[in-house]
Amino acid sequence: MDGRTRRREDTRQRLFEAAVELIAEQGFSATTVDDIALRAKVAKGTVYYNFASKTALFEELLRHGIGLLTDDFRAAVRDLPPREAVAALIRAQLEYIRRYRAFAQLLLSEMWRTNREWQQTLMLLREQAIGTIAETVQAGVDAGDLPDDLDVRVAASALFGVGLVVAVDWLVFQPDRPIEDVERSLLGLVRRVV
Amino acid sequence: MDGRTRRREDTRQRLFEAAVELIAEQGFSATTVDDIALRAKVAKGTVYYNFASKTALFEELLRHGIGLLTDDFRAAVRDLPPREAVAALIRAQLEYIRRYRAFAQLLLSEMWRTNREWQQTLMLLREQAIGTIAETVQAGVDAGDLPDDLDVRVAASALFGVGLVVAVDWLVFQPDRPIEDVERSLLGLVRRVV
DNA sequence: GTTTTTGAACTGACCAGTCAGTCTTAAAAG
DNA sequence: CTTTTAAGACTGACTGGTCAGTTCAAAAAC
Repeated sequence: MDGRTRRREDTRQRLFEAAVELIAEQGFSATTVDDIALRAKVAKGTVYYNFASKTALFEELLRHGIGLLTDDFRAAVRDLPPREAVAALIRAQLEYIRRYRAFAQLLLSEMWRTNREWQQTLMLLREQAIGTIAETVQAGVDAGDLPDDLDVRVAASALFGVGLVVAVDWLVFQPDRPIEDVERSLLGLVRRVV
Repeated sequence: MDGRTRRREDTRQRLFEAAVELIAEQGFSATTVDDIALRAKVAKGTVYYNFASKTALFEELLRHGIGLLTDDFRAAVRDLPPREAVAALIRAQLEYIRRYRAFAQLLLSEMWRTNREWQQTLMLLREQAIGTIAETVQAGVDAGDLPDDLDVRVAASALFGVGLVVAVDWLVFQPDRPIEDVERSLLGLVRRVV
């Protein structure tokens, strides 16, 4: 990667970060391109040099963010027996949310919204993330390691949702509480199920 | 109630309904007052005759919607022993979400957003709803009916969140599946915990 | 020499909020 | 019962401002 590419990557990264924070706080429509450029400390022209439109910037952002999450999920469960794999998923999710708090908040806000231009994108990405969880749970059921009356589909979305809500709730309403604490409580809850 | 009052109540109700649907689909900022007026079949001026501003309309909407939810929660747990009370809460929440699907979707999208004018309002209302759940769980722990290593605060927000996410996910992505099905699966999951 | 960034000016669509005027309803006056 | 009055409810064209997206010449980085 030469200097030019690196510089450009860096600009795009700064734009992603600025956009994700602002959109998490205010939502997509309330966030202006001028705001994003200002926070990323670039000129407005640079935004449009790097992205086709505000919407395109947001879509790439979604793809990028959920890609990272799915990677983390896959890495977390690799070679683990089902029960531990589920716990590992929770941990990976919390870890991810801690690192990318703004993105998590944004996901929570946009994931179940209909009628927006990027809804299609988001649906695919959601399937990717929840699908990974569902695979793990299914493997556990098949191996007889998890109860076979478990509704895999509901369990997967419940797992995904409970992590997201509890973690974001913690970030927004009691940010001083150490994450280990929240993680322990949540794992305690989930362990009773699996 | 005379004809005038009835007429006005009716207009306000129609505005609430139009607003809640549009905001659930598109978000607050992306929803225009013209849209709301159009869907409610009134003139734009009528919106401002009945509400001080777009934000005020939304705030009253939130108060109204969460008020109903809290009422349902309180009614559901009345005189029930702790374990059954928790199950009753889940049922009440699902029932509520089925009836006011758009409002639930809206809540899920806006509840954890920061930096918006109505955030204060929302925080209070959230405390009201989750607080009711926390009371019930706490009563269960005190009575020795629920395990005393349960983190009440986390458990309450987890309960609230899991219901919201699972139900909205169901409404958005598999609306044909009967609710009893979802309710059974969810109760199955939660029963393992409590 | 080429790519990337800058910054400021500009356009046109869109949108929250306003207001002078119209319609509706209840009740008072005849 | 019919007409008048007045407040209440509603209307929609209009205004002032905002914002996505464009343009471009000049500068900086490589």
